[in-house]
Order: sequence, then structure tokens, then C-alpha cells
Amino acid sequence: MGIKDLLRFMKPYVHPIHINKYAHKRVGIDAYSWLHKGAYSCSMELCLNTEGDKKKFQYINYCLHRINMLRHHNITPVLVFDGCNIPCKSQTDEHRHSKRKESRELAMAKLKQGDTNAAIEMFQRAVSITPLMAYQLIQVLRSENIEFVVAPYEADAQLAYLSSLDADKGGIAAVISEDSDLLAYGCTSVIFKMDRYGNGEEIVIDKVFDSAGRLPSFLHFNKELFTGMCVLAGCDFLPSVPGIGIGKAHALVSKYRNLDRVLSALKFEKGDQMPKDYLTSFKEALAVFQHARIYDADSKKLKHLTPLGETLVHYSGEELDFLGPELSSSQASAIAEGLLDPCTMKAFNKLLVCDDQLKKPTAVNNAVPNRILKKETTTEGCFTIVSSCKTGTKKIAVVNKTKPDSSFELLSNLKQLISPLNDNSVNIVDRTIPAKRSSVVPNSNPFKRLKQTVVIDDCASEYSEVTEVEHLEMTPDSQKSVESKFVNKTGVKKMVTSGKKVESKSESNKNTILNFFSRV
DNA sequence: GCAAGGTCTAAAT
DNA sequence: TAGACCTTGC
Repeated sequence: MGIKDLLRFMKPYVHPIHINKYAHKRVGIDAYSWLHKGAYSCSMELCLNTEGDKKKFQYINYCLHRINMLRHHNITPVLVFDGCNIPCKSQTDEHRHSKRKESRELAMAKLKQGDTNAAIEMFQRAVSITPLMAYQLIQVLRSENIEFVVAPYEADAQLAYLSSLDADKGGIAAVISEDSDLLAYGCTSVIFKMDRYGNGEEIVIDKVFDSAGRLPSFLHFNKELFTGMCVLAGCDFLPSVPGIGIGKAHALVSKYRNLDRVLSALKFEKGDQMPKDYLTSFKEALAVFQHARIYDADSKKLKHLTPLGETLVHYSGEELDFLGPELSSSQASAIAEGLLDPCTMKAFNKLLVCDDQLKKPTAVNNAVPNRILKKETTTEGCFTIVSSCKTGTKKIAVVNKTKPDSSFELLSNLKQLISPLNDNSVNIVDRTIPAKRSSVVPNSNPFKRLKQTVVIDDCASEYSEVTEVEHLEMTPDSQKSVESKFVNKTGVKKMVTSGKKVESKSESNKNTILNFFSRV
């Protein structure tokens, strides 16, 4: 929802731009806003969660398309994902959750009646973005070497923090989002409504404060007063006092130029209409926008968006929980790196390396006795999980092409992740391969044809007849193409797609991305 | 003039 | 779902 009517109110300060304005710069992206848009086209498949339905991964294609468009314009995208919900937003979250539940029930009823169109419309309202969906995108980002961070709490706060840093310290020059909250958090440049070609509308907050003679005037505003105005107008953390909208909020802040004086005047004017705990709630909401807990990649710890002021600095740890409860350094890094689900605090791989798929052999299992459960490739290396349906054992191979040290890091991460499965049936093998076998390192231009070949032979061949060769290609259609050839010991090549042998050596980009996941 | 509430529409393919 | 736009009422 963001700040009520803020974008409409700020219309005179909104300028159409093209994203190439940020060429050679780093730009942050509110990943959930893209996931939401991408989920629109596959909302029914996501809600029904049909086993083996490739269409439910369509949202990943949407995000990749946009990422590749940015890279085409020489922009470095940094995707920022939402983490756990913060306590003071729970009312908004509950409201959204119940609305979605309602829509989902309606959609199911329409589906039963055979009214598919009405059902799809309802599913579009019912779809919610889950941490698992975010994780599935994160896997693709890793394989594409695209920067991302999962915020401990609100992605908006994390984006505002990155906005405040210099580029050489991981900072970003602008944020792409649909949420006006970004302005309240103090982001300097926010691009709204960016389309698939890179056209969007931008607000640069410094220009807002500097521009004389334009209405509404923000000449005597600073970041704190602006954020105060946003909270007064009504935000996700606190509804406005009856009769106060963005216009009145702006007028009050312009007149008093001090938030304490604004609140006193408001109390005098509204009397009993003002909720009893409004002053406390206002200060908490303001504090969230100013000092929310964010992840600092440099120290690998949680930090406040801006240092706590005189009042808050004396609060105890628990009293500051409304800014997002404190997390240990290891928890914060594991969340930020996309290894832990920020809501459940459980490792994501439990959801992916799922034994259910082994117990019920699929067409893939029938066609290829030893199914590759999970495969992740980066420019530096990859790992593969190979499972034997015959013996029920699993083997993980870590293959490294450029930095031998990082395979050990990857191995230790994997060991940590699969600890619940870490019994005799799981084998982890380091397969660092010589540099001469490494492939061409992809560059950031998605329109240039790239070729990266990784050979994972010994691990897979011990387990079955198959050896996998993977080619990763970027095409003008801005999608990553994953082509898997299974080569048996006699050298006969077969293409395997979702358990069916196909003759074609290449697939459409859409299918190949989905194929990547159908094998997970 | 402004807040508040209602309706309409785009979001993706 | 959320923003844009319109109408109504204070």
C-alpha cells in the first residue's frame, strides 16, 4: 500500500526517464514487486501448485527478462528480497492474508463450477509470493552471477541502506520499485512503473527539497520532516488520524517544521478523534522508517538503517524489537545469502532435496535411473546432486573451475545445509577440475551469445551410465538457456526433457528455464 | 479544498 | 492488488 496518495501528491516532481540514465551504475530492485508482477501470468498454477506444471515458474522468466534488459543497458542489478515481517506491520499483513484466502476459496468454487475465466481472475487476487518462490529465483540469480541480498526484514529499508552507500561499498544509485514507502525510508532516487523496455517515472528526493517556486513546496523540508509527513498521511505501520490525508500532513509539517509541534497541534485540533496511543505509535512508525534493522554485508551483521537517536539509544534490546528483532551474525548472513528461510529460519534445501520425489518415481526417474536432483552452476563452478533410485544413495559433487578455495567454502555450506540428510547414504565429493577445462566466463551483455561448458563426469558415471554436459547460453531473447545432454558410456547422446527423449538439440528459452526446475 | 470512499483498470502472456 | 480517477460530503 505504501504512503497513501503520496505519488499523486508528488506528481510535479515525477519525471519520465529511461533506465539507461543509470548505465555503468548499480541499481537496486525491490524483488518482490517483480515477483508479484511475474506471478500474475501463472497465478492459477501457483495457487494450485500442480506437480510438474512448468507454467508455475513463469515468474522467473519475467524477472530474468527484466534483469537482462538492465544488463543490456550496462546496469548492474542488485535484487533485494523481503525477509521476515516486522511486528508493527502485522495488521496489514493479516489483512492481506485474509483477503487472499477469501479470493482463493472463491477461485476454487469457480473452478469447480467450470468457470475457468472467473477462477483465474480470483487466483490473480489470491496469489501470494512465498519465500520458496524467492528462493527459486535466487538459485537462478546465483547461476547467472547476479547480485542479490535477502533483507532481514523489509526490503525497502535494505534498499534505503544500499542507497546511502558509495558504489565501491556495495551502494546503489537508484531503486526500481512500485512502493512509495521507499521515499519515506529516505531513498534518494526511486524509479516507479518501469516497463519492459526500461521506461519509468523517477523521483529524486534531493531535487524535491531543492526546487523553489514549485508546488507543493518542500523547501524547508529535510528527510526527517518528509518521513514524518508520510507517517501522518497514513502508512502500512499506522493509519492516519481521521480527517488527515497527504495534503493536511504536508500543510502541518510546512507550518510547524518540527514533528513534536505538529503532533501537539494535531492533538489540540483533533481532541478525542486522535487515538490515545497515536503519539507512541507515530514515534515507533517514524523510528522504523529511520532506524529499521538492515543487513550490513561488510560486517556481516544487522545494523540500523541510520544510527539510533538520543532517545532510542537507551532502549534495551527487546524494547527495540519493533525495528525488527535482533538476529545473530550467522543467522543474518544465512538469511542475506538466501540459505535460510527468513520466516521459518529453516534451511531452504530441505524443501528442495525432497525425498518424496524419489519415493514416487517420475517419468524422468524411469527414463534415467539416476536422477539429477539439483544442479547449480556459476561462472566459477557448480555442484550436482546425483541420486540413485536403485540404491537410494545420494552423492554430491562440487566442481570448481577457477578458484579452488571456493569449492571448499561451497562444500562446507552444502554440508551445513544437508545435515539432516547427512548419513551413510549421502556422499560429498570435491571435484575441483583443472583450469584448462574451464569455459568462457559469461560477461554481462545478455545479447551476446555466450558459451559455458561444465563437464561433470566422474561423479555421475559412478552412479549410472550417464554423464551430463551442460551448456549455458544467453540469447537475444534475454533468457538463459539450459541444454542438458545425457551421454552414456558408449558415447550415444540423448536429450532428456522432463523424462521424454527429444531429438532437438536446442529448446525454447522458456522451456529450458522451466526444465531446469522440473529436474529439481 | 480536501478527505474518504467507491469504481475502474492494468499488471503478464 | 494497488494506483488512478471520480463523486460525495464536510
